[in-house]
Amino acid sequence: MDTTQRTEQQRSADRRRRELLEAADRVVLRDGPQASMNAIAAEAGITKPILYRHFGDKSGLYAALATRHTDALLDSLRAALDAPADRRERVEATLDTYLAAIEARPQVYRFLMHPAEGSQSDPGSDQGFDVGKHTAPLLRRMGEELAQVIEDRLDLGPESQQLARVWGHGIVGMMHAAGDWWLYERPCSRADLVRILADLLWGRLAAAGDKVGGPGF
Amino acid sequence: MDTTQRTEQQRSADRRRRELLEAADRVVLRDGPQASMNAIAAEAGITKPILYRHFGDKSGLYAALATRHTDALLDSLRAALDAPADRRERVEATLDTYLAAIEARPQVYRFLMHPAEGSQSDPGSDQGFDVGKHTAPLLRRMGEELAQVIEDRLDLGPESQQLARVWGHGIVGMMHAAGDWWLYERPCSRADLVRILADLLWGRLAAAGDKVGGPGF
DNA sequence: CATCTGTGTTACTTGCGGTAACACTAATGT
DNA sequence: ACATTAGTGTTACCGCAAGTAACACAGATG
Repeated sequence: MDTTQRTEQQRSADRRRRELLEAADRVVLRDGPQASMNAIAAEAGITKPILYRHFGDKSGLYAALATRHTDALLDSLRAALDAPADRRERVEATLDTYLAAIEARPQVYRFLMHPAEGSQSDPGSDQGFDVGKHTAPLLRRMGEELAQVIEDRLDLGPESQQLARVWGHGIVGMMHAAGDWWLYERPCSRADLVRILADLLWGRLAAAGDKVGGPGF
Repeated sequence: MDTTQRTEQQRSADRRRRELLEAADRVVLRDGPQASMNAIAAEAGITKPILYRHFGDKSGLYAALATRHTDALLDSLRAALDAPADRRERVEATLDTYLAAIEARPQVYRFLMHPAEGSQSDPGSDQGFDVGKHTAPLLRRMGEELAQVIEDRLDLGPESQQLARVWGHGIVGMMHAAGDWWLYERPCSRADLVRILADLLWGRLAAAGDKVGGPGF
């Protein structure tokens, strides 16, 4: 009973699964998050039941697809965060890496961040589903990873763990919201956005002076 | 042709519309964002076509519903942001107001932030739909409002407009992501969360010292 | 009195997620 | 060699939700 020993059929199944995932990827890239199972099956040259055998249900397929992209993105973010440079440079590099990724493939970004409905499909079942279960897992994973980095590398006193986790999720949320808005409105260059966000994290909000005698005040 | 003069029938229709919205509200509060049109109609004691006559389609109903809650939340946030106190206190009060709101009515929060599919339903139509169109409008509105406040009240030099908008969306995103995570995990009290986030905005990340000689590093 | 406006219905279409039930092929074990 | 098993694939269906006719009725309005 060696579980690591894969039979010929199993390896063929894995290969097929990868092919199906690639087909699904193409469809999602073309149609966005609302790609239907029928469309994906058609793209793969087969019919629905096979998809369901491989991935259980739509959430399963989406999860498998999301995991691939999420892992890839997280890898590049980790690289930027681990570069040998001072803290501000690393932060800017990480922000820029994220923004470059969503800029390069906005359809993938939409799929990861706005997964239509996902999960919790079966209304006849008993599953309760808590608040927050729908949040894109990518945000959570990024938040947790950043929290870990912060906690490992920064000296934050006794509360360090709580601080790091809040900051991790908070900073990731800042990056996400600003990036989402920027991608849609394109109000400035990527470099400008990166610098302005880093300035915010570096306390420039607290340091700014009050505006006195503005127009009408 | 006085458009302000409403006939008896029109006022009755408005009243009915409000009643339907309240019924929809109850259902969404009970069932979450995936409430079906059938369920809402049943709660209102009528059948589907009437809903469609009043709101066009599901997105229309959702938009009408979201607008109500969004307006209410934005009002209370504005109040917190306009209180007579120093900047840090106002920021903390605003954060706390937001967190208290999502804590008090998580179902409403879920509905506003994760509106299932919404919009862009009709695939046969010609609408192109850009990236970001799916984002919950609440986040965008909060970001824009905060940006305006920042620009009006802070002295940020020549780039002030761009800075204010980026910061507005960034800070709102930080608040949202941290709040979402906090609501799900409940890792600390609301007051702690508020303080830690304010510390982040006040530059404590930049000021922290590097950790030296940690376990294994 | 006719008309227009809004309320309400039943019955339908379309499309999607998901599932039987069944046929075929090839690696596998005795 | 032969049955078993594990995989691929199909057609045809169910249930459900969004959305749409087509039609009946009541009351304000001219």
